[in-house]
Amino acid sequence: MTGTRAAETAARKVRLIAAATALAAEGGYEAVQMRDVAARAEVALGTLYRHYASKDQLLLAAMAQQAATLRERLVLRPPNGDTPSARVSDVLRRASRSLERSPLVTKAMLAAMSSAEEAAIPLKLEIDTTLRAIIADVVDEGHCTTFADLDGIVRVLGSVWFAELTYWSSGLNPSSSSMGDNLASAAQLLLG
Amino acid sequence: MTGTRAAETAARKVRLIAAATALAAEGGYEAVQMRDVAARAEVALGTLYRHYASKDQLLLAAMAQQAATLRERLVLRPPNGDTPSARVSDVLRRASRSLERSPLVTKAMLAAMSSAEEAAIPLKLEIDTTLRAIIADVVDEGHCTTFADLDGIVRVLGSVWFAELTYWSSGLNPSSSSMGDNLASAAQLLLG
DNA sequence: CGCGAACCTAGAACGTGTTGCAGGTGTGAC
DNA sequence: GTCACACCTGCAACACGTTCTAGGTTCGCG
Repeated sequence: MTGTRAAETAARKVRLIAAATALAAEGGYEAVQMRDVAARAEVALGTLYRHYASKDQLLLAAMAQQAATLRERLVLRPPNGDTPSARVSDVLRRASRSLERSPLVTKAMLAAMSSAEEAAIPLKLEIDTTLRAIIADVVDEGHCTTFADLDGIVRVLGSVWFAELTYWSSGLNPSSSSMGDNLASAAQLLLG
Repeated sequence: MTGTRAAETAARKVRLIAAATALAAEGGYEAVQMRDVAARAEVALGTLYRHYASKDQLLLAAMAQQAATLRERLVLRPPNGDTPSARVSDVLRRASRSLERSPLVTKAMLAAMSSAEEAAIPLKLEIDTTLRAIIADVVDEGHCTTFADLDGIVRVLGSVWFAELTYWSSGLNPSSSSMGDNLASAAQLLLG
């Protein structure tokens, strides 16, 4: 029918990620129930666990994919702005808006991000690396800038981004301040 | 015996926090099991839930207390250093060392910090405020400094602190880099 | 005193993540 | 051909956070 055995297995993994994302979009982290994910992907529960060892790893895999997609999209439409500070602000603003567009999905993935499992570390590292790469891409655009401690700056910006996402996800931000504004202000402090 | 009824209730709450902290110290977040907390505090499970509506709120209450204690201790021993950057580095280093001394407790509390419950927001805000106050106390020491955007700087430093704690708690940091060093470098970038 | 409110206990019960088991089925080695 | 193996299904079972129930005790107020 659809192809070789390996292809079917790959298709199942795709369906599982899609099912998890769909359920997250509908009801957030708690709505991503393993029995439901398996059912929606038309797969047995045991099979789901064969491919993704836990709920958090499933969501992290989905997040890694989404982070990679986000990076590609941002590379396609290069940032507006002359100074590094302006470009970083622009990119982080766009990225934040994109994440805010599906709040339940984003929050579900952030919840998974704060899992304590040893086994989740590689996935988290991958995600972390991708997000930092998004920033580094942009700061260094055109190679025309020389900051004494570029790595340090990128690290700080990554931390601020992560913290802002977490605050936003918990509803800790005063309503007046948006992620985008706070990120722009941090970029200004560090690069401006 | 021990006193009035209200005093006994208060004592129970103290015992509950102590039990939770002790269990966290022994086995981390997962070892803080509600049945065990109740048993160790010699209190019925229902009573535990009467005082702390969830495991995360229990741990957050413990964390709020610990944050307040940390702040007091830091106020008592004022920081070393002439420049704001040096003072902030010093304080954050000391605080990090203090938190690293009981890694399981710290990690358990950070896990609770990333709970998504609505009801946990006030507690998280309180903790967040205390931690930022620790930084603000020190930057502003002696009132002798004028930064254009002091609030923004404190906010960024707080974010970096939070993110570093989270990375450390997940084991995401390359072994060579310690929280203390990364925080000092961020302080240097922002204040130096 | 007598009563209601607030609090406590013991323990059963429920939901959901996770694991385990007892088979089925297709694939590649020999 | 057939054997081993990897993968799948369906389902039972377990653990722990959380909720609920049924009843007991203490406090303050008329």
